[in-house]
Amino acid sequence: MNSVVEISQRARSAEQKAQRRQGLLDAAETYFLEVGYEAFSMAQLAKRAGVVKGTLYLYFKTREELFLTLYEQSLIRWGEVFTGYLSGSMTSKVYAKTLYSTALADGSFLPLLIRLEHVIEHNVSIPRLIMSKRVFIDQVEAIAHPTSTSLKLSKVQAIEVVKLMGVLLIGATRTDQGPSLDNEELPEDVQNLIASFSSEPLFVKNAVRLIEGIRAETTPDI
Amino acid sequence: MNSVVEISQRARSAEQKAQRRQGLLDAAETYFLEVGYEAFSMAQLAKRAGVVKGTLYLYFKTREELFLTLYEQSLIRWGEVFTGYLSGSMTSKVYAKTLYSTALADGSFLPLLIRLEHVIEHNVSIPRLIMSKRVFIDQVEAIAHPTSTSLKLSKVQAIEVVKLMGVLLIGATRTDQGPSLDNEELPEDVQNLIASFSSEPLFVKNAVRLIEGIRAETTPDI
DNA sequence: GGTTTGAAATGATCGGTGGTCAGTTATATA
DNA sequence: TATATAACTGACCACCGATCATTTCAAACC
Repeated sequence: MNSVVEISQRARSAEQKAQRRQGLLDAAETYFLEVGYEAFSMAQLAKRAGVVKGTLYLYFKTREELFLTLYEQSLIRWGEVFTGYLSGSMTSKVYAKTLYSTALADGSFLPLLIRLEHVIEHNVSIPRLIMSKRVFIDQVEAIAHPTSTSLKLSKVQAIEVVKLMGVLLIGATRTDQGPSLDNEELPEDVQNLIASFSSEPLFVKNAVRLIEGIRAETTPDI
Repeated sequence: MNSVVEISQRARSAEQKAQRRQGLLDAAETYFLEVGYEAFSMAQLAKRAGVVKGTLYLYFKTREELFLTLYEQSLIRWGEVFTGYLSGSMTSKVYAKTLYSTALADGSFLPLLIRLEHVIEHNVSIPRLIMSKRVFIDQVEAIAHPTSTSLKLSKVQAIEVVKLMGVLLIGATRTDQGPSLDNEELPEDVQNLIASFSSEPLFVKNAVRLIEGIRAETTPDI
């Protein structure tokens, strides 16, 4: 027997509906990876997913709620990959490099994270927003635990580190989100500027500074 | 005599055109401060500015180019305010607090900065983009000079600090850009989360860590 | 001072957007 | 096999950013 529940035409059971929803999300992510956030249109997604636009709105209240769901899934996915790389003991530099490379390797995570607060979270219901924040809290804790081990930090410090890495990641990878200017049509001064914002060293160097800063602040016993 | 050049109906001279352009920018900024980036529409702006939509496109090639111009003006304006507060000698903490409060006080600057690379810079011509990058370079240098004095850093270090402050500012003020959730309808765990991302201490504390990190790395003479 | 002229301003128009909803139809159940 | 239900459809809405042939005004010229 085929264990996959066929969705011949209509998803009736909760299981089928969940499956169809995930199918739409998968199509959305593939499409998103191709065209990016701004060029992403619900009509096009519907076409690619083989449904009609109205159907999308049975599964997602708004375009932004769809993206919020994609964000959550990418956050969880990245968290699993990243923590999978964490070992019992790491230098802050290796930790930072691992965090950076895994985050970038997931094509969806950063572009969605960057747009989270000022685009996606608007046009989403408050209850849905609360759900999403809880997913975030859970992920921070899930990542903080092995971080604490790897970096030999207290739990509180590890949580601070994980949150801070997010803050830095967003700031440091901004340049990557600009229009692609591979061409050498850029004058030298502008090329130098862009080079000085190269995200990998920018992130790693300052992640280390921050982690070591936190480590150095360990309060002596009263 | 009225020194203001009246624009009765049509701006003919270069001076009048510059004036009308600035008038449109002023109207745009006022409107932007009211409704934010996403709700801002060119048709509404036209109405408020007393022109027709097509006219806007005589002065700005695209919506994004208009915003890029607003961004540049806000960057320059903030830079002047901030450097005006810098004194001959400051602790890194006072420096960071001053930078933070002046940046936030300018209602336009941060919301535009946050959207710069991933929204505004797309849909702008390459030459215009190059112009804009040069404005940025100039501003970094203009701010780095008094920074170098205030924090007793080398020129190179001061430039790194200024660029880093931008990176951190964007990451640290993200939460402020989310939907306003003043209401106490939020459960405690989510309220705690939001509190833990409170941007002022987040920025100041880590700005200090980074500045002191840079200062500590002063290479000893070879 | 009347006429020419060219550019500033207009407004109708375009293709496309996110979102809605009355109506259609497949399917689980009785 | 008939019926009730809800998944799905597709036409429709208001609005968006952007375009461009046409109109209109003010400066330049004779």
